[in-house]
Amino acid sequence: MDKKVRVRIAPSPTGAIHVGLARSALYNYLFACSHGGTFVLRIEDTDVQRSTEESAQAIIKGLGWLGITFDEGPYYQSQRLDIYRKHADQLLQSGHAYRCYCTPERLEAERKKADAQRRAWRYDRRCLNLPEEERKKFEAEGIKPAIRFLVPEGSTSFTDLIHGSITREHKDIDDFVIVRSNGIPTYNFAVVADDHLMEISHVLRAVEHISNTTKQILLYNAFGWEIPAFAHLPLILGEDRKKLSKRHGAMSLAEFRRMGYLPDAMVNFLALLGWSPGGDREIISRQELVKLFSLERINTSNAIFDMQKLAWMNGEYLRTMDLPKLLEVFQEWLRFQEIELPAQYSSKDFLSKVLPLIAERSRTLAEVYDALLPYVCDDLTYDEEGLNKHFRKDPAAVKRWLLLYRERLEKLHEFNKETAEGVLRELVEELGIKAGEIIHPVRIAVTGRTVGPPLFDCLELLGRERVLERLKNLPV
RNA sequence: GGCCCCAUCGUCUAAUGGUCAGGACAUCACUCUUUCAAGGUGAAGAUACGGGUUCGAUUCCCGUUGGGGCUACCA
Repeated sequence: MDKKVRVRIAPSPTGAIHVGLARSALYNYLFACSHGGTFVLRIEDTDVQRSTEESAQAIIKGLGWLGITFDEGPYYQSQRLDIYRKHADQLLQSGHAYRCYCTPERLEAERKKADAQRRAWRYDRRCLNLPEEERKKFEAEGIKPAIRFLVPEGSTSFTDLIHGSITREHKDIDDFVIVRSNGIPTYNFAVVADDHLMEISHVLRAVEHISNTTKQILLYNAFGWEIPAFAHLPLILGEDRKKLSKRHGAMSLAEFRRMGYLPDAMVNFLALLGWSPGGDREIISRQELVKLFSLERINTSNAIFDMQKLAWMNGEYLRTMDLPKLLEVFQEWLRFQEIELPAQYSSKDFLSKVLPLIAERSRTLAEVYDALLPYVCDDLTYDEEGLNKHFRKDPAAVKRWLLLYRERLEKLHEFNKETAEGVLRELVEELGIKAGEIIHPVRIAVTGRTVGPPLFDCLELLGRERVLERLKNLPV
């Protein structure tokens, strides 16, 4: 048996949780589950400017919505500052790090200059070996130093579980800051301390961190710590082929939830974005994902998020969902959206009849809701194109037919879809017209739409009273 | 600019040193049908380019091109 698997997701709480983070979380979660390992959540809130507790909560809530649960945490880096401080001191002592009094302004100017000359900027180590009197002078001026890591000569290689061997020359890395002048550690430093202290065995994270990995390994070596296994996941790109960011607002988990996507479908879709079980499988349950998931089958190349396919997959889940579950997720979605149905139409009984007919032809819960509208709201809006097509060619005739049909419905001793269809068929026969010629106008008259469940189901759902009312108040 | 990563239909992907390069979404057509959706059938659609290695490369190697990431006292 392999050694204890401990993985983590380490998001920075600086905004909405987007699908990239969700996918990383999912892969970590699947990996942990399939190895009987532990999944840790650590909030990397060392950027005090941008981090918010609100965002941290959104991340936790978003993952919870997807059913991605963690075994440990959340840990907050902002609450572990003394730990980093202690370890930074250790590196200062051992000569692996040094204090730097350079002002951000000066560094920025240097960087600009180098850029203008199309030179690669690297910190010039001005503060390495700073004479004691100069140091004293800076201190006297009240300048708080940052702490930089002294990058040694040479090169570093590591084996990425997905990409294989990766090598980087140290000369391409400058002496990066590990502790800011305000005493708060930077990402590359805190991540190493925590991954070590939390005994993380496998670091599965997005490929954007692949070049940070060298810096981190340098840190592990300076401490003499064991290096975890690394696996860098391909990125999920927006439709503009760029890394997901605030610009891609609609890519946040909350947004997908609002649009009526189902957690199961999201998980299924995300799992397949960058990983494949091999073969032709598309619809895969959580349980199967846990069983099938393996690092070896993660792809190397970035993927573009395909909304169309997600919508299709969501529809698949919606369609195959059993009634109690459908009822549950729809009502939950209504609560999430803070939508309240009129009391007489919010009963389980009524929804149980109408929802299956609607869900069958919807792809999202938002679509379900939209299609439900004619049944729960008497303020109809009529489809203009439909009116043109089915009403306005011969309004007088259509109107006459509908009123005739209305009369027959009114006289029915029992009103249901069979009897409603029966009298319509009779009427059609008598009038010598095609069934479609009256079915379509009736649908529009009673639902406002050209599309929907089979007409006689609609009539039964609406009930005689509303049908008669709507057949009287014709739209033209 | 420098460094790193990547490269199969429009998109997600399968495959392998020898396949008619397979599937899914999307698209189009037909079919089913009172509409829509779903279903069924079919069509179109890819190994970026150039060199090697090899009897044979989509697959292995090199280069080019393209894309992406990093290059912060962001993560």
